[in-house]
Formats: sequence, structure tokens, C-alpha cells
Amino acid sequence: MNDRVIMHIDMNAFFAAVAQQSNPALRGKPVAVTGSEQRTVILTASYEARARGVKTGLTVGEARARCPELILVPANNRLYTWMSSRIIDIFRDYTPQVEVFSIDEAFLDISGSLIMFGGAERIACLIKARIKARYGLTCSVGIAPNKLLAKLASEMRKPDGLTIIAAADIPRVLEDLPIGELCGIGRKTERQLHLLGVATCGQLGRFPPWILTRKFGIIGEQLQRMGRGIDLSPVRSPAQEAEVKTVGHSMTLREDIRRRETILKFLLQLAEMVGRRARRYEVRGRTVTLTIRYADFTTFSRQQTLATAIHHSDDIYRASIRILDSMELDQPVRLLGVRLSGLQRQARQLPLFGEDGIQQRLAESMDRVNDRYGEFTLMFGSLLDQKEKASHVISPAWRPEGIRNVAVL
DNA sequence: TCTGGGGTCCTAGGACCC
DNA sequence: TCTGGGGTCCTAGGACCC
Repeated sequence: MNDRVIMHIDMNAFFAAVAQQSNPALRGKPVAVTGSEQRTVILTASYEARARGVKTGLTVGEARARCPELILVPANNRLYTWMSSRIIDIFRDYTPQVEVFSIDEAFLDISGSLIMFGGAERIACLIKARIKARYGLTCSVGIAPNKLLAKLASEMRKPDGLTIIAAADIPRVLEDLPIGELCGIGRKTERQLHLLGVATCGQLGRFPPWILTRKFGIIGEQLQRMGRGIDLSPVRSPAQEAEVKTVGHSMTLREDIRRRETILKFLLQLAEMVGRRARRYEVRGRTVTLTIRYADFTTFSRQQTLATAIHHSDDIYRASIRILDSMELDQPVRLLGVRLSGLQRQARQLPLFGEDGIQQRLAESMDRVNDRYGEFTLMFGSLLDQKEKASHVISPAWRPEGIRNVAVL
């Protein structure tokens, strides 16, 4: 663990940059990538758009208000996933220790590759040059003794940056750094720490740990270590990565709905999306969670744990209905979500006879068709008149299929 | 200007068993 | 007979990340 050299690579404005590369007419222009057409937010903005105040999370209306000439581009998930995989392939040429942190971020442990490639900085330059030459994309690279600091370093120069934090520089870099800059300290924790009089990493690192523990529980001591720039967590390659623990989908509806029949249609659709993914991963889960967001944005969830683990869409659907029927909705519904947890790996069962066998063979046949011809090619009859298609929004946290440590295909 | 979607981890309280 | 304590499972919510 001593003397590790960790690299964090962050693709700059990934979705927007990919859009600009695949369509030269967009280059040099303010571009923003959005999810579905309605009731969506900005997922990523090009640097030209950022210069005009457009940033992730803005509504389309607000983004347009700030930048009237903004070009909106719908997300192209397949393209991002494909591009992400190609870039990860490049990383793997320099070390097998690659941890895919999100679709546009990765950690590399290059401790064992330094001699072969002539040092950390040279590896960074090689990677940057190859991505730029091959795909026209830039990235920001941070190099440091651990993941926490490598990520901090990559944030320091954007776009197209390269920042190295050497062990000797750590105290100087952290002393006056605002705590919110650290990955893991969000808005709420930052505010709580401010109330304790802690504003910089230097102060955090010197703060009495027992007070942090009293206030933050188990993460208290970790917060103090973070203030000192200590992070022992390893770079986990896909084989070392923890298995998925939950599978879920949610969707903001085009308009708020009230009618039970309408809610049920969306639940069936969500259950099918969840079930299909669970079956593809070859996992089953015992707990089904239904999430509801009202028009006023009040969000809550109810869950039910079953006696046996399930992965068939209609089992998930039926469980969701039971949960729905156990609650009283007193407002129109804006968002619906279905999640399967308590996942356990389950080897494919032998073909069964009777109703279970029919259900399983039906699901397998439908999955095969949908795998080949696209999502929702085959669907339960009650979905046929469904106007709303799944949004297929890919989030920055999406992992390219197959990267996760689950059996795919 | 009406606010996306996919996850992980932690907490706190209650049920239940020994 | 009114009262202990530990362990495990379940539920709901919240913080955080991209």
C-alpha cells in the first residue's frame, strides 16, 4: 500500500464533447445534452455553454434563459457507452488495475507500470494523446498517492489538465482547501462542519476526532483522515468490484397522474425493465421497493420483503401492486420507481414444467427477442397502448454494460 | 426557471428470538 | 411478573456520488 501512484482520469464534458465530435457542426458552439424531451434537466454542457452559465442540473428553460443560442442535443446512450468502453481499453494498455468510477471517470493504479512506461507523467501524456488523436476528446488527469487526492488533482485543471500532487505537497495543498472540494463531503456535511467552525481541510485534519464521531457516527474518523489526505482504499478492477446490490428504475412522467390504471401501466413497464436487467445479471431479489414522488416533490418509498427471491417481471409487478394498494395517495404522482434489492446470485434453473416453467420459458423467449431487436419489441399486451416510452436516460453514473462485476449475456 | 436517473452506504427504530 | 441484553431482520429515510 505504501508509495502507490494513483491516477484519476475525468473526461471533460463527456456527453457534450462526444456530441460535438460526432457532429462537426456542433464544434465550438454552446451545446447541452438533455435526457428525455420533457421535464428534464441539463446532463452535460459543453465548455462554450458553461462559459454562458449553463451547467448540469439546470432546467431546459433556465438554460435557454441564460444562453438563448444554446443547442440542445438528446442523450445518445449507445454512443456514450461504446466510447467509454474504447477509452477504458486504452487505460488497460497501461495497467490492469482500472476502476471504472462512472461512464466518464476511472481510477488507475499505475504503481507497477512506472518503469515500463517511463513514469506517471509520461503515462498520463500517452493516454491523453491517444484519446485526443483517436476520438478528439480531452480529459483531465490527476496523479497522487491515493484515490482521494488523485480525484482532487484531476478537478484542479479543466479542461485538458494534468495535475500532480506529490506526497511532500499534501499538507500545503490541503491547508486552505475548502472541505467541500473533497469527494465525499457534500452540501449537508459541509454545512454541519461549518457549524463546528471547520471550513478547510487543514482545520478538519486537526479537529478532535471524537467530536466528529459524535456528530457523524462511523464516518467521523474517516472525515478526519480525509482532511489529512489519507485514503487507503484500493483501486478495484472489475474482478475485485463488489457485486451489484440493487437493480432499479424510475421515471418522471410526462404529466402528473392520479388514476390507478395509469399508475399500473407504468409499474408494469418499470417491473419489466427491472426484471429484464435482473435476469440478464442472473440475480434474484427478495425485496421490492416502490418509490413515489408527488407533484409537490414530496418523495417517499415503501418496501416489501418476500419469502422467496424473484426476478420475473410479473412477480415484481405483482409485488409493486401490493405495495401500491397498501398506501393512500393523496396527491397526483410525478415520479414512479421500482427497485429490487436483497439480490442473490442464482444459477439458471433447469427448465421447469407446469406454470413456473411456462413463465420462465416465456420470459427467456421475450428477453431473447428484446436483446436482439431492442427494448420493448415484445411486451405485455397492456403496454401496447402506452404512449410513454422508457426514457433510456443514461446518467453520468451509468456503467458500460459488462464493466460491472455481474454475469452479462 | 418548476426541479433526471442510476447507484452505495449509513442510521434509527421496531419486531422477534433466545 | 413488569423486567435484561444481544443478535438479526426489516423498514424508511437521508447523504453522497456521477
